[in-house]
Amino acid sequence: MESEELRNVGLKVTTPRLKILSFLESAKEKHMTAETIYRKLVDSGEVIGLATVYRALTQFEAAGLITRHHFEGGQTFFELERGPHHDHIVCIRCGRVEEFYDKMIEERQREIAEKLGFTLSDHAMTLYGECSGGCPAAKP
Amino acid sequence: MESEELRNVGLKVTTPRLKILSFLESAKEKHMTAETIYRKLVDSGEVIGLATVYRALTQFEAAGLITRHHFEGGQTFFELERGPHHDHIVCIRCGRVEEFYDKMIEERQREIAEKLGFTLSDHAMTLYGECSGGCPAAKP
DNA sequence: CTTGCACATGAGAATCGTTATCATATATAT
DNA sequence: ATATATATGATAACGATTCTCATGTGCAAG
Ligand SMILES: [Zn+2]
Ligand SMILES: [Zn+2]
Ligand SMILES: [Zn+2]
Ligand SMILES: [Zn+2]
Repeated sequence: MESEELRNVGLKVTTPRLKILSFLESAKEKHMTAETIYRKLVDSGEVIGLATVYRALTQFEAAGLITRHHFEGGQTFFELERGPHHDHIVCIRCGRVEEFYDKMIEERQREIAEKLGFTLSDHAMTLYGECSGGCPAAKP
Repeated sequence: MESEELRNVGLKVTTPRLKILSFLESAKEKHMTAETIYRKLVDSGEVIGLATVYRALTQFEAAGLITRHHFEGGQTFFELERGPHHDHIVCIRCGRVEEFYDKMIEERQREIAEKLGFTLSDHAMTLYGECSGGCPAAKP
């Protein structure tokens, strides 16, 4: 239950927070902006404020429930922190986002950080390219 | 000469552009925000507009003279595109930025993109951690 | 089940980084 | 030197995010 999740991370169980959390869980898109999350909730008849969405997302992130990604174009995307860590590849044409995990790269990153005298705590890796084949925005 | 650089990429040689370009070349910091570049120029007595700095940086990037990085916190950093490609590791304490290049990771990225049906055109990889040893912000 | 209170909410104002507008100034080709 | 297309700087406008504050609500104590 989402209520449990909130309680577990020390957040009061409130209606807006539940709405956001369960929306994220049921949404088709895994990666969305705050604005999008807000719009979709409002469009589906919910009464919620944009400020509340931003606040909740920030708290969820601090609590480790969601992750924030800074993709190109300055847009910030959020996604539920479910399952194992992964990185992203984004189509520069249609915006499609695919996920991947590469053990070798992850290990290499740790080695690099160590060699440079850093204690690695996080990383952001996003590849950009054009998705061939199914890219709906591809030129003929 | 910086004038040559501008001409080579098809940009008119203007005083503001020269100021920005030579400042970037002489600056101690390799990675700076637009705001910082503007401030330092103004503080050193130059007469230049913030809009001009943003415009020039955008043009320089399009021309391949500089690179734009989106580090954590939504801040955008620029750096002269000198020497070979590299990625970054940033200290979450003091903000220090170190550069690195790892052939294995670069190759792997290309393979991953290909496997997922993408034509890789770019990537962003930034590691975050705490710089041990010389970190001026480290706790005692 | 009430009740009290700390905390959360929503509407809108405020702020931040960035881009657009526009009248003026300047670089380059003639 | 002159013409013309382009660049500049001040400022307004903008989109994304955060802040403010009056009101509403979760929840624990009684
Ligand atoms: Zn993801
Ligand atoms: Zn695509
Ligand atoms: Zn660099
Ligand atoms: Zn440090």
